Amino acid sequence: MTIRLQDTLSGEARPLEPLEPGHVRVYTCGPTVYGPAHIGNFRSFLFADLLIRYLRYRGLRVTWVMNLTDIDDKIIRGAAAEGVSIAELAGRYTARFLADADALGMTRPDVLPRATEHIPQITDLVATLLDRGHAYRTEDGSVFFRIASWPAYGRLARLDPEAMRVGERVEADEYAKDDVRDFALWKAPKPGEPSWDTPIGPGRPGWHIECSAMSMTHLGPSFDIHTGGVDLVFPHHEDEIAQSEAATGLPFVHAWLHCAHLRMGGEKMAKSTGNIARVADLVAAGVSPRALRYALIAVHYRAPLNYTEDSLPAAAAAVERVDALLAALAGYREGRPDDPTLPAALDAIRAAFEAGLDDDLNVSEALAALFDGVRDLNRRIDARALSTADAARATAFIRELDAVLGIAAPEADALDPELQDLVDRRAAARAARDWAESDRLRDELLARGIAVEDTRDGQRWRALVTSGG
RNA sequence: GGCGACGUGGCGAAGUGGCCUAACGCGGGGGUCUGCAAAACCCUUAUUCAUCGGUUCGAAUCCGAUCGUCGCCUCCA
Repeated sequence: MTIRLQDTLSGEARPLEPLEPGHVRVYTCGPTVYGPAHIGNFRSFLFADLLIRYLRYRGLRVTWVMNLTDIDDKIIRGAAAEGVSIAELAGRYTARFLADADALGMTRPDVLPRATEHIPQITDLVATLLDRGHAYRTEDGSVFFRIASWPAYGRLARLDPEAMRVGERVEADEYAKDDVRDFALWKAPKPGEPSWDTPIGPGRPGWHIECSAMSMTHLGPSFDIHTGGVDLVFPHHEDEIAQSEAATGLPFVHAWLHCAHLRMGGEKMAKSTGNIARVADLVAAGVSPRALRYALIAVHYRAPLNYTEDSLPAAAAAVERVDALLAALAGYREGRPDDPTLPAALDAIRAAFEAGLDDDLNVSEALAALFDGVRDLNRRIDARALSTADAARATAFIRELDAVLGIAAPEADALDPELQDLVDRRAAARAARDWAESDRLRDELLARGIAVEDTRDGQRWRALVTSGG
């Protein structure tokens, strides 16, 4: 069994063969922290999270680096508009990003490098490109990458460099470039803008070079996987490849993985058009972060995902199905021998789950396997076919698969004492066959998000998964 | 205009040459269980895969045309 991943550059599904056996190095283009990220951004970050979780599930060591772009035009503009420093603005939205990411159950990357903390690495890279003749300085002290010096330019995006000469954008550009297609590596200082004094002169880094410098600093000149949204294919990733390989002479990345857009109302979710939804707003409106996570990861990463009002209730119901199984298994008690057919059944489900994810992270197949497992286990519970030990085994099994998906309720979240009291009183009322009181308490708990269910194993409760409203 | 992705049930979505009279989730209908519920389970809900034509013993899956949707070519996950 090998993991195969669809590489944008070669256009084919490539088997994952880590440059260092057993250790996968992954770089994800993270957010520019000039404002809160929207759920479309998080779709691509959660796709990377799913990848990381699966690689680790498969026993691979993973080093995951996600950059934080904390210096760029929008941050400068935003800070100026608010009258605060760029560090303050970037710091605020970095914290906001991490809080949203945590809410969605995103794995913390091993390294979260900030551009402003990598100025020496960036200027070293620019200096190398100048030395090698791939970059040039303009009158104001800015440095540009010379696309004409890199014949492979355009391969990733499948764009014809010659056709890009059209030049309608020439006058829109603020800098005097030799060629309109050339892109900025280093921007000369301007009044009111932050600037660093460096060996290549004063100024600030261009966007693309930041990612090349940070990825190579933390992962080496060649690494295994680079992820991002499709809208980064051109020019961002195209430029990264050109400048990185021109500087090192080595292949930059083994596999480029690009996540399709999240759509809302049939169109790409984008800050510029304003059709966005944000994590914190949805959560404040009562949406379960787990339901939101499910909605954002349940579709294959390379397929566009249309987000609608109906997405969340469906996702919440699916997540709740897993919760209900875990609750049933947790309360299950049966003094009988182990179910002899259980191990083989679980093995088959695991095999299907892995086969799906091995195939370029086909999460639909993996979820189908998970839910096949849910039904199978529910059947065995209904039939009282499991031993108490089997139920514990089944729980561990579901938890193991969920370590990849991250959608199930965390175990043993203690109930608030007041609610616990209601649960206890409800159990007592029911034991006394006081139906009126037990039903009243059940309704009250339900209104407060706690479902109480009576089973052969006794009364059990479960926190409901909400979808907002 | 150039390049690319895609169109499967009420909704979302797998499947890319025979195991497909089409997985899985949501939703709908009926039933079992239950003090009543809920959860769960069972049955049911596409003889059909945008349309038309072709290749093939055989196509949702390959080829062509048509219609439609979206993205990139500029900041963008």
